[in-house]
Amino acid sequence: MNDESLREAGLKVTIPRVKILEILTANKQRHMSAEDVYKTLLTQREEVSLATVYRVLTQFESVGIVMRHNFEGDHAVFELKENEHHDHLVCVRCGKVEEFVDETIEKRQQQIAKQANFKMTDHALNIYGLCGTCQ
Amino acid sequence: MNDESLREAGLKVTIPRVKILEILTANKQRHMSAEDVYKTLLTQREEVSLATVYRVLTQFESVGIVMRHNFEGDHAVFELKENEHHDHLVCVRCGKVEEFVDETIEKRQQQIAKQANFKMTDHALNIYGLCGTCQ
DNA sequence: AACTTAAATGAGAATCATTTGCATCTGGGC
DNA sequence: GCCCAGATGCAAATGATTCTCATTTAAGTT
Ligand SMILES: [Mn+2]
Ligand SMILES: [Mn+2]
Ligand SMILES: [Zn+2]
Ligand SMILES: [Zn+2]
Repeated sequence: MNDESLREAGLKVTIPRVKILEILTANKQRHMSAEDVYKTLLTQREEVSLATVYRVLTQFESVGIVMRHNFEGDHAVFELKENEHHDHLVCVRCGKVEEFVDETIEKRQQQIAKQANFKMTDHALNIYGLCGTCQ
Repeated sequence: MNDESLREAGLKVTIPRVKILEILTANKQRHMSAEDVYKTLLTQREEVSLATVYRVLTQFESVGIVMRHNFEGDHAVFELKENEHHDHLVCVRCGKVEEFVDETIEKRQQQIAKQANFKMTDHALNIYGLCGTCQ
């Protein structure tokens, strides 16, 4: 969540990385696309190129700082990984995303993976539907 | 699974649609990308453009003949929807996909959606990991 | 079987998100 | 301050998917 996490990950502490980390931290409740992060940088008069935003987010993902999601097929969204694991409810109309954790499901997944002889590294459960407002 | 399903869906019975339906039927066990379908058409000397493959697959999806998945962010894959609902185990190394259904999880999902006041229209549970061969 | 027309298709251009090549810049160790 | 691997900006390249538009075709109607 700060310069230290960058050093620990073996990444130089550069302006773009620090700024992007700040933005993600200030938006923990959201799921931001590269474009979202880029626009936020612009409003802060930060001179960071979109290409760098993509590069940094990808690096953050590979060192475990963020998690990438492909809720909709056309663009990825990211969120800080410090939050404990959780799954998502996605409104197919307004795009709203709610998070949840269900122990019963978590356990069953492990059993299913073991049964199929898969060594589970990750999983993603997305429930799509209409949120209260959109129904 | 045949011309009748096209008519029922209100779609004209055209060569491209029939051929694509045949290919999907002959590959029920797989999950095919638009490109996969297109290449298969080529090996059969069928003159169908890639644009049409995309159009047809999208139409098939909207009338419920196929289901679209976004396992990996960069391209979608499709499978006939006649098969009953199921979720997926995806090998992150070789791409192998296994299917499964778990009633416990299905039920919990409904409860979770109801609890969050979402009207669930669909859901996707993907368990990622290493398959037996790849471990 | 020929006539009619809305729907379907092919070919290629256009989009859009994401990636890359390359010249230039900079963080951090000495 | 010096050095250089790693980082960045910019623009061009990619790759999947969509769109435009001229041409063709399925299928209902004489
Ligand atoms: Mn989340
Ligand atoms: Mn499947
Ligand atoms: Zn909504
Ligand atoms: Zn495998």
